[in-house]
Amino acid sequence: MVSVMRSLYHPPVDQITVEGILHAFSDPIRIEIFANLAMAECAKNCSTFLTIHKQQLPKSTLSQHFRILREAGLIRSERKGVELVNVTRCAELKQRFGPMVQGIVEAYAAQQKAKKKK
Amino acid sequence: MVSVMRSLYHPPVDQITVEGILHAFSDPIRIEIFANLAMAECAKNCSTFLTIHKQQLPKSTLSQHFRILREAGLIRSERKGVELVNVTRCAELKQRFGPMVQGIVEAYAAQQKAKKKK
DNA sequence: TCCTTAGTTCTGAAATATAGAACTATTGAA
DNA sequence: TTCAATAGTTCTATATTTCAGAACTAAGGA
Repeated sequence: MVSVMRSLYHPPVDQITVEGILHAFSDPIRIEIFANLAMAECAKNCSTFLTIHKQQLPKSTLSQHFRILREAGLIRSERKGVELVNVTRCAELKQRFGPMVQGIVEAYAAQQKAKKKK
Repeated sequence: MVSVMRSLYHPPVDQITVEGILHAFSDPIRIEIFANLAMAECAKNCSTFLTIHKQQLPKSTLSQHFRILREAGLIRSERKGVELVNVTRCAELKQRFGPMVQGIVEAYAAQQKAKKKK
């Protein structure tokens, strides 16, 4: 069985769609990853998120989630040696979609913060 | 086979979640319905949306989409005679989640408007 | 060269969504 | 009152999508 590891596809900003973004955000794991990246000081590799919401994720599942975020145009992933480091495309997204993405991240972050307090 | 038509469930505003909203918005038909309702002057019944994005929807499918929007806390549906009229819960949503929902609707509307022009 | 770490791809199983058919609910006319 | 019409829901089988284990690729050391 021959399989080639395709290189990472990032859509150009003008091909990103609202539907694509909303689909990518529809999974609780993906919104958690994205919000975390959006609020992080620096890029993070995929394995950072192997534990999420107190559950352990198989790395194949995590890999799919990153691919979906990437192909929706939400994140940019770059190989750095043996790992993949990820950052959000927030600046481009703001340019194209206004405050939508930031609004989502902020609402999510506020909700999670409130949840913790209880 | 006995089946009872359960009455419409609307979650109280404090039980609405960001994840629930994002899941409801993840379907192109549902975001279209919601954006349309959000920009409408008045309530609309479900059948208004039997044709959407130039495709004909079976009413069973449409009914499911409305149920998902309703149970995510995005819309309020009320029986008016033989039909069901729907409005968004935008005011409550803004209260709880800030500009998130409006940001999504506006980005979607802008995208659709730009698409038409081409 | 071989080992280790990081992530991807493949694939069958599990979960979700779709849509036709049969149903309920309400109204209005005969 | 019954009957027909309209609007929407529920049931259920099928189709689609997602999940996760196993096998793989890719890069960096020892």
